[in-house]
Amino acid sequence: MHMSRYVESPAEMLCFSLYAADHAMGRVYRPLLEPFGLTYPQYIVLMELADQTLPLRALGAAVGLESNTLTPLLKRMQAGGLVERRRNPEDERALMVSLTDKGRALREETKSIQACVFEATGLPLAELAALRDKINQLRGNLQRSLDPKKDPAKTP
Amino acid sequence: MHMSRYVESPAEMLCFSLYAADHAMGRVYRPLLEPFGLTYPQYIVLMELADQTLPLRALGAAVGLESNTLTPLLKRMQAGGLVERRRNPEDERALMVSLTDKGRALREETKSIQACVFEATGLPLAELAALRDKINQLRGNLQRSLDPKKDPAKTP
DNA sequence: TGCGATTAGATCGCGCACGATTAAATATAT
DNA sequence: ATATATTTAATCGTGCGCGATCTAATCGCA
Repeated sequence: MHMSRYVESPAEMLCFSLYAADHAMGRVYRPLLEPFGLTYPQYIVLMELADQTLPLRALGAAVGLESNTLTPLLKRMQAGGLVERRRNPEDERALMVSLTDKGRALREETKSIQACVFEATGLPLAELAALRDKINQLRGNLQRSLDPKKDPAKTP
Repeated sequence: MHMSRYVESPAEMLCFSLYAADHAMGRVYRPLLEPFGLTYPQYIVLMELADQTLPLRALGAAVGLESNTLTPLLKRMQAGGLVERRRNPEDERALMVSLTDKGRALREETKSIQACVFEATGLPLAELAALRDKINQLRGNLQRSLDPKKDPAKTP
């Protein structure tokens, strides 16, 4: 018995609001990132690697992507001189990914982007933070619904 | 002067929470839609066309996509027998898109999906509705920041 | 009437996202 | 010690998303 009702149009659906807002965000970012030759997922990787070297797998866990997406993305970033990819000598399976000096410099250059995006949201910072937390809570719930085994709330 | 501060990691960024939550939602939908041979954008189109025939352009405005994405998507749906694509005799530029009987039947069949997604969110309906409205407000702000001309709030 | 501008879709190229599969390195179990 | 299982990236095929461009139909206006 669900306390729900059938929704008739995409406009009423939470999934669609996420989908459309994500695309709108992408359209805001695109012209801001284009001068730096970055796509949005590349920008996220740049942020994530700013202060650490990670194996591809851990990087993927952080950004929510797997090798089938990250391998070509990282190769493009490597071709642009932004990242280094080298095997871990202790475990030749693992590919350690880190920023080059050029990558770190680019991250510094892109620091002004955040303020532009903040402005484009048209919402006060406190609301944005609350919204982010709520969306993260939703994401956590969705992920747990797919993978109930790794639920830290239920591991005694 | 912005009442903001520089954020160091993707995990703190609203854009990333949207990006990741949208992907998580997609991962919930995928196995639910796969038995029907639908992708998520196709499912949205199916919902949008349920009770109306629309020119491609208007359909695109409703779902946030343009002809370069919709044309191949609709051709795949047409190949599956779900939609009809015919030119408007009054204006041969416009392509009128509508569901076939098979398309309407498929929409009926997919009605059970919503309850599964609702459950996966793990949030009460009132919170989902509030979150959706907040995200839609954000999306409206982002879109207006890109296209300030069509702002109904400032047209006298 | 005619011709330039506008509008609507279609097409192309590139990059992301993911299911499925593969190959190689490492862990394990006997 | 060796066979088996697991883990890690890479690869492949398909579909979405979008900037840029093209063609055709329609509109506007002198």
